[in-house]
Amino acid sequence: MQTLGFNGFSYADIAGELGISKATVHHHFPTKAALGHALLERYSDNFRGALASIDMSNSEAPQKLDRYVEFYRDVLVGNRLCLCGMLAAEYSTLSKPMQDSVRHFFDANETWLAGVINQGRRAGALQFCGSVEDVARMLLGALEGAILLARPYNDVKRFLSAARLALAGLKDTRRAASASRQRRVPRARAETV
Amino acid sequence: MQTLGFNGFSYADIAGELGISKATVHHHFPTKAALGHALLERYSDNFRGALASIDMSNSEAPQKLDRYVEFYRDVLVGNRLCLCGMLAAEYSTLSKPMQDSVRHFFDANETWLAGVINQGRRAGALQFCGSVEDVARMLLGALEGAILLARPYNDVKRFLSAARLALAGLKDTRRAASASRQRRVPRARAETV
DNA sequence: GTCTATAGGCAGATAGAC
DNA sequence: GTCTATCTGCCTATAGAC
Repeated sequence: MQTLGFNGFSYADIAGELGISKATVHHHFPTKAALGHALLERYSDNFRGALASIDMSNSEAPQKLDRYVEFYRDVLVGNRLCLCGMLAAEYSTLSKPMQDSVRHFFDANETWLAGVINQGRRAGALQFCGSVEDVARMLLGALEGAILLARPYNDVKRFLSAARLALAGLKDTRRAASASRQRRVPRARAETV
Repeated sequence: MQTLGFNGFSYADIAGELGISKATVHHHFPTKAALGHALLERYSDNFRGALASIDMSNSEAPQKLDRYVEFYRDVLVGNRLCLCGMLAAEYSTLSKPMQDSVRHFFDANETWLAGVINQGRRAGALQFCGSVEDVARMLLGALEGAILLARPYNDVKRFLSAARLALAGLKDTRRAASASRQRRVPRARAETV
């Protein structure tokens, strides 16, 4: 689903990959919509767990955002898209339950991002114009778009560069300026992305 | 293609829409790959023409970027995606000629954006960290992602808000700050799903 | 250029044995 | 749970008349 899309894979693909028959797959997931919905829910649960693990680290906002970006990078290296980014493109062809789950995934990510961004603003680590919710949405869109555009070029650096720049707009102005001068330095420091 | 995706529409859809037979469509476009490629090339040509018309206006960089954003907004209002954003998601399932055309579209957009951004920086209207090319790619990704995420919510305001914020990171700091104070007015948000 | 008719294949899905 | 066999339908694509 993350590579070929929901409309691009078939029961035969799964059966072939696992060395079982199509009928066996149907036994576990009667319809393709049920199969897609189950995979989508599992993906969403895993993502929620990953966000919770970031929260438990009690890091500052910039570090949390860096780890968030790493999730997307890890998805890309397998020639995959964020599952919900893929399904957002195919949205019009999806069943109602899948459509609802896709929106719920985005809602959860926006809410989490808004919380982190708010934390960063209160701590003085992030600075921006506009509401926290709007910034969270912009950021989510920028990451989904960056991974979408990086894949045709099979170039993870495109994604990382775009992600870093999208975050740079939120960093404190003076820090961002100094970070840009030494932006070739790996992501060890707090100010770099 | 822009609504259902390349793998989501069929010859029957086109024939039904036009009130002709499937065989007639095949007469003009023998294979689906040829049909998709022709539509893709037409879309790319139209976009190139639109960019040229912006250039002929001799506007300043921020105005050019605003008009660029309007193109994407106009696409979204018809429940459509940027064709190449859609095809980027389905990239792995496309024919080689279509894959090449998709990348060429992104290359052309990045080149055009880089030119405008460079113009804005020289004029002092835009300010940012990183190379012009990287900023152009970030911006293209942010717009593609913003339109991708706005569609499930059928909410053009989501796109416009994200696009404005993505551009805000490039505006001159003082201008951006004053602009953000004025933009606090339109806060009404009716989320229809 | 357009049509009807149809080929050939693969899709999602089901029946029923083991 | 897994299999073979099969159904039904839609898909892309072609043949050939008008």
